[in-house]
This record gives sequence, C-alpha cells and structure tokens, in this order.
Amino acid sequence: MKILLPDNSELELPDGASGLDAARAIGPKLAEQAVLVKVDGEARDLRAPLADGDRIQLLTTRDKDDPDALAVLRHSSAHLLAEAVRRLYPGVKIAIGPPIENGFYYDFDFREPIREEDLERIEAEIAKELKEGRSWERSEISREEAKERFAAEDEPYKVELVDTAEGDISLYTQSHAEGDDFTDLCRGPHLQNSKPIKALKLTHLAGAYWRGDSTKPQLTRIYGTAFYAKEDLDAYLERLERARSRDHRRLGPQLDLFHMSEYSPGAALWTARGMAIYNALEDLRRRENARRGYSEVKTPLMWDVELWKRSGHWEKYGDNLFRIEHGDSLYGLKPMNCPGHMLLFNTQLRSYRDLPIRYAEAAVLHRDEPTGSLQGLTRARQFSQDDAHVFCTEEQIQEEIDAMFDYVDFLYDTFGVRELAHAELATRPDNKLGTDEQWDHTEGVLKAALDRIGLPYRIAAGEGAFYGPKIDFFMDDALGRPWQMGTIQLDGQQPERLGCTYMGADNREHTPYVIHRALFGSLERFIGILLEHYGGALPFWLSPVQVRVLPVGEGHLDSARTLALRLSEAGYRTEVAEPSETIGKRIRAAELEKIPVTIVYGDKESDESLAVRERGGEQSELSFSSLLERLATL
RNA sequence: GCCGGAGUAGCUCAGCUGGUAGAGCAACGCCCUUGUAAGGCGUGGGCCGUCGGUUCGAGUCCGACCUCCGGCUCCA
Repeated sequence: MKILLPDNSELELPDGASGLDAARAIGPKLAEQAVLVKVDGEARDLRAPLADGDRIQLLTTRDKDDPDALAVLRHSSAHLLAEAVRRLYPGVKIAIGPPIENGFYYDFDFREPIREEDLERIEAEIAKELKEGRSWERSEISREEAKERFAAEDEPYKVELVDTAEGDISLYTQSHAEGDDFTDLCRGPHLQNSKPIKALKLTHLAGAYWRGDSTKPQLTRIYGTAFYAKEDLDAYLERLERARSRDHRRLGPQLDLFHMSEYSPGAALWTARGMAIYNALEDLRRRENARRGYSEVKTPLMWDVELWKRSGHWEKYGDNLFRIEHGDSLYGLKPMNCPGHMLLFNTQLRSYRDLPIRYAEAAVLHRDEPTGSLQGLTRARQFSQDDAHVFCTEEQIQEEIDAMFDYVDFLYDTFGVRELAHAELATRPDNKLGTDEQWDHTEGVLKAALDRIGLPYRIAAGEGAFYGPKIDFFMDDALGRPWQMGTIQLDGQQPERLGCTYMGADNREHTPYVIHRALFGSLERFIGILLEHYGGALPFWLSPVQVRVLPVGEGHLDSARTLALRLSEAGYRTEVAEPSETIGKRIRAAELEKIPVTIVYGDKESDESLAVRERGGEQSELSFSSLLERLATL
C-alpha cells in the first residue's frame, strides 16, 4: 500500500503496516523518537494499522509543544499514575484517566480516603517507574474477553466502561524489564515508552462523580501534568502563578474596588472606586439602550411565589429562590426579570402596531447558588444583568436579533474583549415545539448573525430550549476557565403562560414572541473578567482614578489642587496625592494602583509645562491644553 | 450540596512536639522638604473564623458549624 508523507512524497509499505513501521522505513532515529502519528490530521497510536492512501505526519519528542503530542505524553502519564496507586493502595478500584487541557487526571475509588500529602508518596512511586522505564503494548480483544478480564480483576468501573464503549475494545499493557505489568482498558494513543516523560507533577486532589453524575458515587480524582522538558513544567507553573496575580478576587480588594464579607456570601461590597467602573458600564448601557430603541423600566424585586409558579420557574428553580415569609404568603426575591416585564406588557391592550416593545432593566437579582460554586464576582448570589425583553411578531425576529448582534459587536470592541469571546449556538432538542422548517429558519438567523460578527462558535446540538434556539456568549478568565456572559434566547412559551397577547392586523389575538437578551451578561461577572483580562490596568476611560496630581512639596499643593479641579471639570476622575511622602514613593503607589496618568507638579511646572507620566513609565512635557488633547485620545 | 486544602494585625505571611502571639508592608506621630517604582526614627494595632470539648493551661489537640481556595455537580 502507499502512504502519503507531509512533503507529498509516497511511501510503499506492506499491507497492515503501522505508523511505527512507516517511521522505521524512513529511519531508525525517527522510529525511536516518534510519539504519535496523525492520519489526515487525526491523532492515532503509532501501533495502529494504516490504510492505503492515508496521509500521515509523524510527531516526535521534538514536537514538544504540539497539543496532540502533549496529550499522548499525558495520557501515558495517567497510566503511570494508575499503576503507582494500585501498588501503593491495594484494593483500590480504577475508573478513568484521560489527558486534559493542561495535564491529565485519573479517577480512583479508594477504600480509605486519601489526603493531599499522599500525593508526594505517589509521585515518588511514579518517579521510580520512570527510572525503571515503562513501555506500552497495544492489543485488541473482544468485548466479552475484556469484560471477563476486568470482572476477574474486580474492576467494576472498567466493566461498565467496556459495556458502554463504542467500537472495538483495546488494551494497553505497560511493562518493564522485570515484568510487573499493568494492563488498562484504553482507546489510546500512547507513547512507545516512558523515556520522553521528562517532567511529571501531581498537582491536586478533588472529588468527582462517576460519569459526571451526582447521583453516582463520588470518586477521588488525582490531577497532574507532564511535559517533554523540565523547563516546560517550570514555565507552566510560573504562568499559573502569574495568572493567579490577575485573579479579580485578589485585584478587587487590592485596588480597593470591591470587597467580600462572610456575612453575605456571594455578594460584593462596592467601593466608590469600584462604582466608577460599575457606573461606566451602566452609563454605556443606558446610553446605547436609548439609542437603540429600548425603554428602561423597573419592576419589583420581590414577588409572591404564585408568580414563579405560573411562569414555570418554581418547578425548575424553586430551590434556588430566596424566600421571604410575609403573613400568610410567601415571597421570592426575583432571580430574573422576565415575568415582571410580561406583566408590564399586559397592563395595556397591545396592537401589532406597538411592536416591537423593548423593555430593559438592570435590576438586582438573587439566586441561591450552592455554596461550593460561589466564586467572587464571577459566580455570585446577588448580581445584575443588563437584561432586556423584546416583544415582537414572528416577522420581526430576524431584524431584532440582527440588531442585538450589532450591539454585542459594539460592546466587545468598546471593552477590548473580543479576543476572549466565543459563542455557543444551542439548536433544536428532541422535544421541540414547531416544525423543522421553523427551526431551520430561526437557527439560520442566529447562525448568519454569528458569522456576520465573526465570533468563533460551536454548535451545541439538541441543547436549545424546546421553544427556541439560543446563543450563549462565553469569555475565559485568567486561568482559561470559560464563563457564560451574554445570552440571546427566543421564547415562545413564557409569554403564553403569562397571557401576553396583542391584536394583529387580522383583528385577532396573537401571542407575541419574546427575545430575552443580556449582552454583558451579569455586570459583576463582566467586571470580574475585565479585571482579569487587563490585570487590573483598565483602559483609561474605565479607570476609577484617571489622573493623579503629585505636588512635589507643601508649597505646590494649591497649584496642584487647582490643576486637579480643572481636570475634574473637564470630566476626568482626578485626585491629588498629599506631599506627605517622597515623590518616588507616591509614583510607586500610583503604579501599583494602576493609575493611568500621574502629573508631578513642582517648581519647574506651569500651565505651559506639565510633567506627565503615563502608566508604565513613559514621560512627556505638555502644556495644559495639549494635556487635554492627549487625555482625549486615551 | 459533594471531595481535598486553608482561615493568625488593614495586606502578605511566620509561630517545631500545648506554657500569656511575631516580621515586612500599610496606618498614625515626629524629623526630612521631596523630581518619576520604597528617606529616617518612633507609636499604636490581635474574640489566632465561630461555637463547644479535652487539659492546671489551647493559635497549637478533638468535634460541629461558617467562610474562602482548587475541583465535581449545578448555573433560568
């Protein structure tokens, strides 16, 4: 058979030859260093047979940064971990151990719980394995054989995995000179041997439900990471450390933007500085909403739970509702604005001529999230969404959605966060309402809009609500964890439950469509992500303190105050740092506080000549009027 | 909610096997009178997360709870 190489040359191999055979045919060195073969771009085990006409690329230990090459190394590392744990903890049951984004994990069912300090012991055991060396052999067996084998080994999780696995069953046997085999059910691919694993570290311990199902037993997950070079591990750990210093939960209190209190978990205490950011978002929201035809409304924070029963939220989210007893009735703090907006819509008889009606409200919302899931501003119990509900006819849906995408596009550019964002389009579920033609149409509208603004997106097939598709916008935090931000959802259900109607041109009552949308998502979460993205050094227009004037000595205090006042009048958030400390120290403080512009004012300065320093250290000498020009460009 | 880790001054952290709590930064006072990332000297500051237990004696040992961190589940 013929195999195609990356340079388009052909390689003649006997039928059934593997990637490793191909490597051997090219050269012994390549065969030794090969870790993985990509067949038409897809990662495969070196030992798996190739087919005639396959286009292959061999990855070696030199492709140390290739994600697929790293995944193989880490997958094999997970198996070393499993072997070590089995030796140290007889009777432990093993579950599953895949590579993940920055490393790998393996799930175990320990007879006795283990603790973080046990990781050291396990790591030492793996180091021993690495010293002895391990090699991996692949074998294919029948489903029945595999089940028998793992049943005999008393590995119930493996038996279940065999039962639910798709395709052929393969095993990997890991062995060394003196034997001591460990054979694991595994699809692969794996390394040839453990030599390329130059750095391996177990990082942490966590509970994880078997098959991700909270009704199933919780296993102990050991996380680790591994690299082709020691330096790469060091660089990774350093990168992690740097990412931690961008954590908004650290930056917020440090920059005195907001604080948290254990007396109100999941709710922020905003300082005046933090409010400068919060209000900048609010101002923008109000201005743009007005420009784009939204009407700002305000609906109650607290509603009789009868409303939530009627809207359908009680059944699904009742547990997450904060409740307040009042006489004989029970109230709930609103977790969302929709029912309120629908009641407002219902206060008048609506004509098709009134539509679309766009209600906007950034009210405080409360959701009783599980304690273990709270996370600073990004997962809070109290937050505000830049929420809006657009009541419209079916014909108006497309135009409304297009307008929302323009709005998102505008926001992401304004805040400089486009590069962090991606979207997910959730399409028709099995229990959908309406015809396939209708779904083709609505999904098509959303897809076209996504393509138009050029945001990367993936399709979550079947994950839409039964009444309509939805789009969720995501952004990554400093540690690369994705957070749901904005959302655009078409709702053909709630309006009906709450009795929303309008009179159509046909003189008959119709139920309007409602498009729910939040574009920032939660304002709190958005600020959290912004802080992490900018490492606290926010763009000038968002900075809580934009300019700080530093009088050199007491004698310059009055001039400094006058200058600051004039800048405040020009619309800039300005303050004066009293001359109680040296200039050097005050400059340093301003840098640490990430203040974008500082002006030193002493004997040499005047309206004609101001000593302006920008964040980072760049200095210039500007007149007052050219300073204003400069600030306007920031 | 579940698994693991942690909670000591405003912040960052030290405090070995139980014997009345300590540093740096910050704050405050005085001196210096400042020129682009830390001037000097001094002072004050602690329910050692909360509650309970063991002990002559608990920051330290035990238990429960609360909060935070890393995950899991969940996230309208």
